[in-house]
Amino acid sequence: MEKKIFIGFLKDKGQRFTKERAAILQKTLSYHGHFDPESLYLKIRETGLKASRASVYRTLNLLCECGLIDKVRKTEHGTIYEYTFGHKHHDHMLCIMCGNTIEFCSEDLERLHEGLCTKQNFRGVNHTFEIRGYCKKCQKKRR
Amino acid sequence: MEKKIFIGFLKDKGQRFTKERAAILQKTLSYHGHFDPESLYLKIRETGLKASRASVYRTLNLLCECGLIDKVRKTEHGTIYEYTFGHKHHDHMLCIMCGNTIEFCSEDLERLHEGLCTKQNFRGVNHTFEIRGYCKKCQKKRR
DNA sequence: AATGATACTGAGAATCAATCTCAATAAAAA
DNA sequence: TTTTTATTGAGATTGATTCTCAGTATCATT
Repeated sequence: MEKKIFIGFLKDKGQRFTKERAAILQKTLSYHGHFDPESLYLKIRETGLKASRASVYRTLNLLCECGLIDKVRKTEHGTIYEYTFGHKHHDHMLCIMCGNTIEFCSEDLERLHEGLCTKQNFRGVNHTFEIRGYCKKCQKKRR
Repeated sequence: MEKKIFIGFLKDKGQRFTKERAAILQKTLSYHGHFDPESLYLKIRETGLKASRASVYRTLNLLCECGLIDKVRKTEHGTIYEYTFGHKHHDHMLCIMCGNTIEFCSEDLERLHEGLCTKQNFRGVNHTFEIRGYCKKCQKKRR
């Protein structure tokens, strides 16, 4: 499914589905969650597949363009990507102590998104909502 | 007020309020909104004041630590800061066509923040909510 | 005022993610 | 087969940010 979308997207742009791009797509989809380009690159090498860092970066940009993945946020250590296609939209809580991420879905938030856009005459395409604070475990550790 | 806070913060850490830091603080506060380190650096030089880029970066980190300013987001062109102390918390809509930012306040969102944290046993400290899409003007341009 | 201890500064080097260059290669079209 | 065009990877480059470190400024104590 995803493969078909990607190939179609490439074809429309007169671009090719090479074995490097196939490898990058495959490993990207294997994440079902957050990942970063360097880990993806290493994962590809571990498996014996081949693709350079340059190709990884180039292909991740293509995958973003065609909507299979998204950039979640930029950190001091680089960009975090997420395999979003076919996954329900969710938002994040980020623990500023242990760095853990909690995902959650909120219908109320989706409704609020719509309401706010209507009020401001803004055509919202998507959003990110991130709550920073202390997760359950770290609240205990703190004292 | 802000100056007093910054000086107190520095004193607690056994650090000093130098003229470079004073210049950086002053120009930072003059923004009342978003800015980036390079613009700040240039603004300082224009005024005849003196501070190196290194000092700008170092001081912005201090100002974040003591809560006078915040990092809003990292972009491909660097980090966006915001002078937040004494400013009502707000969130952003970002036009992906013209790059313009719309600020808005939402009590509903604040309530939702609280509700979500309670549900997840998360102690939320702050949040960012960003809606990306097309602003009023760009919606017209698009057709 | 002199001394010693400590913090601060700026210039340039270093870091690191991300992009670019470009010659070699592969795939598609003619 | 020949021509055209897209892709690749190694390494260079970029650009934001941080680090280094020698020289300077500030503070505390005599």
